[in-house]
Parts: sequence; C-alpha cells; structure tokens
Amino acid sequence: MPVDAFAVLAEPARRRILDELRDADRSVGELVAALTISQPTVSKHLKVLRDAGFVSSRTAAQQRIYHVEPAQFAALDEWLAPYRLLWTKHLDKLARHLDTMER
Amino acid sequence: MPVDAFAVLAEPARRRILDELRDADRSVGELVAALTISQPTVSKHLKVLRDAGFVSSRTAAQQRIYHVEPAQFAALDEWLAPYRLLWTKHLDKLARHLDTMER
DNA sequence: TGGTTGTATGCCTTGACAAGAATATGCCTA
DNA sequence: TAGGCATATTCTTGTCAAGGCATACAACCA
Repeated sequence: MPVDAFAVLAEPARRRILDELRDADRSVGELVAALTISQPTVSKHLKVLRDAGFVSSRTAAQQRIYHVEPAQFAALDEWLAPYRLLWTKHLDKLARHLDTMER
Repeated sequence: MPVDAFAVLAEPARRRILDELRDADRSVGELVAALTISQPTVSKHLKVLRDAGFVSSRTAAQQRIYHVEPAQFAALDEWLAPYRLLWTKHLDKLARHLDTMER
C-alpha cells in the first residue's frame, strides 16, 4: 500500500529528523542527541520515513547511517505545483497593483 | 495557536476539497456533490481549512462560497525549498552521468 | 565467549481526530 | 411571520498512531 507523503510529514518530529539529515548524514545516536527524543521513538519515525522513501540507511559497523532521499519530495512538489501557479499569479497581481499605485 | 499546515493537508478529503476549489470557487453544496462526502463532514473540513488560512468564504444569500487562498501554500513551499535544492542537485548529477555515458 | 554498545521491535496506554446522526443557525420567500 | 433551504455545530463513537518501557537483535571488543 502506498504511503501518504503528507501523512508522513504531518508529524513534526519527522520533519525535524529530515531537517537534521538535510545538513549531513547521521547515525541514529546522533539524531537522538540532536533532537530530544527517545531512541525507540526516533527509530520508529525513521522506519516510517524509510518505508515512505524519504530516507535510506547504510550499515556502518553497529551504527546505521541515515540520509535523505531527495527524490521522494518530488511527489509533494508535484501536488503543490498548481497552487504555486495560483499564488505567483496572485503575486503578479499584487505587483501590478503596487505599480498602479505609484503612478 | 498556529495550525500545522502539514497536519491540515494530511487529510486526503481536505486535499480533494482544495483540488476542487483550485478550478473555481464553489459553494458547500457543490463540494458535497462533487466529492462524495456528507455535508457536515465537508463543513467540518472547510472549517479546518479556513482556520489554517487555506481557504476563505464569502456569503451569497444562504450559500457560502469558498475559494482557495494561495498565499497559505507559501509556508509549505518554504519548507520544501531546501529539499528541492538537494533534489535538483541530484538531477544535475544524473544528467551529467547520462552525458558521460553517451560519449 | 561474554559483555557492551547501537539500533530495532513489541506491547500497552493514551490522546487526537474523523465521521455519523441529530440539531441549531442564518437567510430567503411567500 | 412561518416555513424551507443551505450551512454550521454538537455529541458520541470508533480508529489509529505516538510515545514509554522493556526487550530483542546485531556487531564489535576483551
């Protein structure tokens, strides 16, 4: 069953994890230290993120190093795209309005 | 209390409502007809969307006409932006790779 | 091999939230 | 003003997921 990307990102803790991984790959322990969340909780969130394809992990001795899979964000962007159109259109209108005002 | 945009959009029904409103403004009744959701449920979702600033409504006689507020999507896009960077970088790398292969 | 570190998993409780049914509210028309 | 239509709200119930705790598993080290 396909996982709902929005539902996955709805959890603030998961977004914090992603934000952390955006800078650099991290082991689970590093994530636990950086955020202030228990290790089991972090591991569970990582599982959700992994299942949804937002991150992947490699094994380095006893540690698992996680890193972001940027491709997965495309789905999100795809949904957002038509709205971005609307809203840049809106910005254009605003710009024209301001332009009109200053004449 | 600020509403979490991701949490709001996590509900598929709410995204369907937004997709419907993207084409044109709609009354609650039209939304109920278009989607196949009970009227109270639609009203409740609309309330959530309104509180989060994703839509606004005007009163037309007994009807309430809803329309999308595109500006609200900016927050979403803002969060997504750094990841988009990562992933276009990734696409670049892929392109270079393909380029290399065809030589 | 036994102990230790790093990570994952299972169970349980609790809280959040969605949907249904019933009802309330607002605005119109006769 | 009564009645009817469009929408909102309340209450209740069921579902699901998050987090705590304990524990299992895996890889390293002495």
